[in-house]
Amino acid sequence: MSDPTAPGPLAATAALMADPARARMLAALMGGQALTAGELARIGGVTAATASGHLARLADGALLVVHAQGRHRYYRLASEEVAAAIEALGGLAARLAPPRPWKHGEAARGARLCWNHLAGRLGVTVHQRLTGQGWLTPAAGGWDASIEGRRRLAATGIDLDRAASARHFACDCMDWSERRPHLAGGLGREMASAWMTRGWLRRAAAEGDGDILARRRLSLTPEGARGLHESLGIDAA
Amino acid sequence: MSDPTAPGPLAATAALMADPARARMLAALMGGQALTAGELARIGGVTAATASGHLARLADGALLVVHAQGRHRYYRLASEEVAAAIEALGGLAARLAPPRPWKHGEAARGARLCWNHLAGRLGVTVHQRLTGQGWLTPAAGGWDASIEGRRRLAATGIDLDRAASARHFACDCMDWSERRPHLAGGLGREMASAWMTRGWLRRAAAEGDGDILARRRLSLTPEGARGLHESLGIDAA
DNA sequence: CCGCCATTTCGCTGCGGCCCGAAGCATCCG
DNA sequence: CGGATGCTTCGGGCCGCAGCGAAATGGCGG
Repeated sequence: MSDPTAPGPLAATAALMADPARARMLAALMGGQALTAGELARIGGVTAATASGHLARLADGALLVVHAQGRHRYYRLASEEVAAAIEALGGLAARLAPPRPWKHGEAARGARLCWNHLAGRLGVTVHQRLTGQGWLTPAAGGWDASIEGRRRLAATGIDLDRAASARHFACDCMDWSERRPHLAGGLGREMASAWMTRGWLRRAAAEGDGDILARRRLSLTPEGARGLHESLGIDAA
Repeated sequence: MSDPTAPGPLAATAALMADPARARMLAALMGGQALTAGELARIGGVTAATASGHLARLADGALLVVHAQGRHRYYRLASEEVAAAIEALGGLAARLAPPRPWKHGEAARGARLCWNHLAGRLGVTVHQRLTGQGWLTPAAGGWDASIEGRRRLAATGIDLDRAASARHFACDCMDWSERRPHLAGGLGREMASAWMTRGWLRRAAAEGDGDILARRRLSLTPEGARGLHESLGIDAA
């Protein structure tokens, strides 16, 4: 007989996100970077001892994965699904408590990272442009790229082979600030990384972690704006 | 100064789902029906007094909405976003603990309700057929229907005007058992309701709530299988 | 108008968890 | 090899909250 009071998988997973310190850690990790236990302790606002316990629980629950390197232990989100669930929950919360609409400023709405891919208004604009022009075509479980689409994307510096080697080449991820999908999957990841190495996007510094969203914020450089206009016909603000 | 230990919106929302009794109630409400406080108390495995407190918190957190009718109070999920978040979280949990793969039997994988629209293998098949044939075309924030698509869908008894009056005509919702999207939005809702009134789909009874998923399970009738074959060219198992 | 029923409010008890300080390992550096 | 740093484990204190029974509220039927 299974205990009828046993916490189902849903409750167990939700409980992992239900603690303020853990939630802050997860939010910080939505920036896509791997962070050390110490950094996460500071972000969570707890001592190293407490943070260690939290991180162990999150890793045990398969929300995080650890990578030991020397005397540091780097934690990062375990998968795209985890990021999507956090994004979905965060979006829920945002919609019901908009008393201070965007205290983070409009900056975070413009462009930011969602786990490892591009989100925010720019991410949504790219999604609409690519699908609207037929450069991405519906495929099982997501999108595929047309011939012309591959040409255009390659012109922005994206390695399409690497994008195709991901579990999904391209699929939708709901953007919680724009309420429209942006691109996740291998293509989403490559867009973010290629455009950052090319200098089209820059992390909006802000090492002082006064704000959790700060780590996710991106800014489009002038070269990026020009590049996106020329190769994809996108005119970003 | 805002309290740095204040539970952010993410943690607050997650906490609402983190209690076993509340999670069971939410899971039951994923069937799309509105249930009374008493029924939810039984499903949650707690007394009416305890359940009342839980339901008040869920409603206060905007996860549920109440509808008072006589001396009964009917609770249902507040929105599509809430259902999507629960589905995302549930999917996370399912992937990391598949020791007993599908104790609910394969039945629930075949066809079930997700909030108010069709999910499961059938839902995914319909999604693939409609998009693969070009009967649904990518549009801002989801899908639009082509001329031929409208003709085919209308032939199955769907009221397209009512579907179009929803916030989204059609958009993707990730299916946690199939790992592929099925159709949500107005069209998803109309598909489920039209096909059920037409007798193509039937709720798989099971009033004895021994199983939470039971309330969501659907079965495709012989007429339904024939109808889907003739109008959409779908051959469901 | 009175009693029944579904639901909520109140007061209380008990468990689970979050948190920290101190101690124990592991790793890097001089 | 010894000290410093990063992280984890251990032990104990404390608060929050889920749980119940009992009593109050509000609708319904005779």
